[in-house]
Amino acid sequence: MSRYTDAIIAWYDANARDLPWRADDATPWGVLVSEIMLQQTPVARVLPVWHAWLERWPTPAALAAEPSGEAVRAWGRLGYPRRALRLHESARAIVDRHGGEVPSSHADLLALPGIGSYTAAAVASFAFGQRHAVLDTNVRRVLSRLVSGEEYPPKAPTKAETRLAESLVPAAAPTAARWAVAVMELGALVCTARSPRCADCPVLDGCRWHRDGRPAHTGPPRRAQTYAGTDRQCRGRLLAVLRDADGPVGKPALDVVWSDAVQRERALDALVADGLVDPLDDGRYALPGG
DNA sequence: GAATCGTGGTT
DNA sequence: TAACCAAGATT
Repeated sequence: MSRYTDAIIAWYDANARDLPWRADDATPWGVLVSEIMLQQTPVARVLPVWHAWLERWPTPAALAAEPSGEAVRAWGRLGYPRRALRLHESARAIVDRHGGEVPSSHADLLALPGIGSYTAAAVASFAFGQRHAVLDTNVRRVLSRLVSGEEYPPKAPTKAETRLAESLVPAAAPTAARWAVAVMELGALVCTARSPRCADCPVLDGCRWHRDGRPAHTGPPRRAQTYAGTDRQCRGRLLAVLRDADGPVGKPALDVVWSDAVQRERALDALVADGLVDPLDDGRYALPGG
């Protein structure tokens, strides 16, 4: 238990957003779906898709009964559509291996496709009230500033960060679960990446970064995430054609969305290899029917 | 460890 | 306006 815990939990109780996957009637499945959708994707864009998804597929079994292409289509423009494919695979694994109930153990969650250490800990904590260190980008940033005095954490999570996060987890599981969601929310609403609202911070007095005068990030630039002209953009265009079509489409319908034929073929092949696109025997293409 | 994988809002 | 960034996982 750290000196931050009580203050951050109290702040959360007064300032938490009213998100549907935090509601009392949210199911573990709803929490799991939210966590997958929220990977690298802002809350505002997830909300409408999450509602539609849970209404259509209120249980893992409901999703497992459909072809994977339906999941890809319902994913819409959330991005990283392989997540939709893996969520669908997870639904079938949950039916096959866990009787249709989202497993509660960290190890069982981690074994599901598309679920890594963060998501496994998040679901175990948020849906089942367990005690885990939940270390996402928000928490990494908060701890980096609060404890290390650095504006940003390292590019990739380190063992030191994991140890630090684990050292701060309250002993009692229910408190640990509240801490996990609270410190994440603090990072999302106050200790933000670009313009942190330090005036609203409940642990400003204990923040090393603030005490040191909020020194700017030193070291290499954090990212140079270009997108225009990349294979990713090309893949997005191709898949959008299939998502927006009622059924299979011919090759010409795909060809028109990207002029560079070499890149286009490479991207299409990759989509097929990923299982996001089915090449049909008649030469047309469709969302996966499995 | 580094590269790859979408999309759109914010600054 | 180009750059940054958003509850990561996989290879």
